[in-house]
Amino acid sequence: MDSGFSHTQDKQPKTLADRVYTQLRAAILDGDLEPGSKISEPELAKTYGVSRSSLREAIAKLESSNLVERQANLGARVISLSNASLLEIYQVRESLEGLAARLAAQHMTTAELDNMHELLAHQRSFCKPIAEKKYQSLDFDFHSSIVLGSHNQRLIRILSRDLFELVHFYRRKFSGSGPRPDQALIEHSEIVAAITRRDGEMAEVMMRHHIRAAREHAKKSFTDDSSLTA
Amino acid sequence: MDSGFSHTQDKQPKTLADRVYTQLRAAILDGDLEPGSKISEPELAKTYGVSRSSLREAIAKLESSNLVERQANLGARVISLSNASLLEIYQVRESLEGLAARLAAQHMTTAELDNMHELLAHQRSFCKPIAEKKYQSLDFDFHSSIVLGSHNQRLIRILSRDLFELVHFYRRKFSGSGPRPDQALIEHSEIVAAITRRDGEMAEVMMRHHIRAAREHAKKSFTDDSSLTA
DNA sequence: ATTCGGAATATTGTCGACAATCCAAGGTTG
DNA sequence: CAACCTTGGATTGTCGACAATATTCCGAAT
Repeated sequence: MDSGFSHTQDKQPKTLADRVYTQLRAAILDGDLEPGSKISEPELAKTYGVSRSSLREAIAKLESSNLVERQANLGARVISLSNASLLEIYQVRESLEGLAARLAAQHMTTAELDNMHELLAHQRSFCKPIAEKKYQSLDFDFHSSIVLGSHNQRLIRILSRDLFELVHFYRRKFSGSGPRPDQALIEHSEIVAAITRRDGEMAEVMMRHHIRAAREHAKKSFTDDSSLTA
Repeated sequence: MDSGFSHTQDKQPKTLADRVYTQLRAAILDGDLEPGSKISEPELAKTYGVSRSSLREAIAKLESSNLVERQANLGARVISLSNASLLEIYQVRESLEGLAARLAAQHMTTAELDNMHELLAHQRSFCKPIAEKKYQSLDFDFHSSIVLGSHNQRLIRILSRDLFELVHFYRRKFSGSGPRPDQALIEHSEIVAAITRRDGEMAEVMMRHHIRAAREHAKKSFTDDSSLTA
């Protein structure tokens, strides 16, 4: 039973539309498809070697993942990101991941706790030689482990489908802004400590603080070099 | 009848798939399609007089609305609801609508405030002769007005798409359990008062309390007559 | 009789073609 | 010259048919 992040993990596709969905999502997240650019069905269908039917189904899935927006008779476009929209996402994340941390403190199994500790250790070791890409991946895995530890399926669904996808999307835009790795590591440690001692209240407070700090960091970083985003 | 929320309102469909989506959603929420029942594409395509392509697109939209679940090569089924799942939804709602209330206190325009007050007044007048259906509709509109007042598009999207749909779905199941209208009205009044005086902290506390109370009410009501759900 | 295997049937996935709608270019008119 | 209409091209929406997969039903073997 893969109770995991079905949207980020690449399960082998059982259907063509599924495969194209994965490929398209990767293309969007890697920036091969520019934000705001139009998605031409005939063109991409030929590119990926599938019929328009399959491609349209893939697009429908992308739409439900919030990565593209479709209008009737006008076609689909890759979402374009505004700074305000990123701040909105952080606001929601603060609320939901705070809840996740509290629930994780209550419900995490020992195996899940071990896994979380291991992820933190990994993160600690990779801290100094900051391989940007690798660091982001570890950070994502860490947050995911806590979200999964909440054991609230609805919460897991929402965070994975509506928010984490978008966070990935934004990150490649602001990759230069640097995720302040050292401070984040300290905060992660505090969160882990609270969860480990089953202190839900404190875990929630620390997680909310952690995400709020990231939000402020982002806010500041693009009020400075807003020219970079153009 | 149904007043203003983009996802529930039936904007005139520009496309066939859109029309079928609206019809199917209504059928599910009205109980014409049993929870857990299989969705036969050929059958429903004939029923609604459209091709399977259009119907499949409608199903895709239903899936993104969390009203049906699809498995590769196995088809789609109307979601089946467990009590545990309902409690999960309440947990997430408590967190998100609490946030919405706090933001609404900060960002609501005077027009939106007036509208909210009017909805509360409506609710007050309809309190005694409890027309179940009408009451639920008003309650929904009230909560929607606050969520919209948050002015956080991401939050609005998540609540409308992932949670309120499901709340509708559950309500017809537990319609007998009664939404404790008098107490809810008091709590609504308190929330409105806090928002009106721009007290975000208090608005969040009251909203969270309100939803937690509803959660406990539901919890109790189906631990008693769990036989009714069968 | 029960269980296993395989053919027959039904359902979903995929495709290419047609119809409806939107977009762009060019010409007409004030 | 600008604004509007027309017309041609391209894109999306919709359809019916074919292919791949799942389900059902029936017979055979233990």
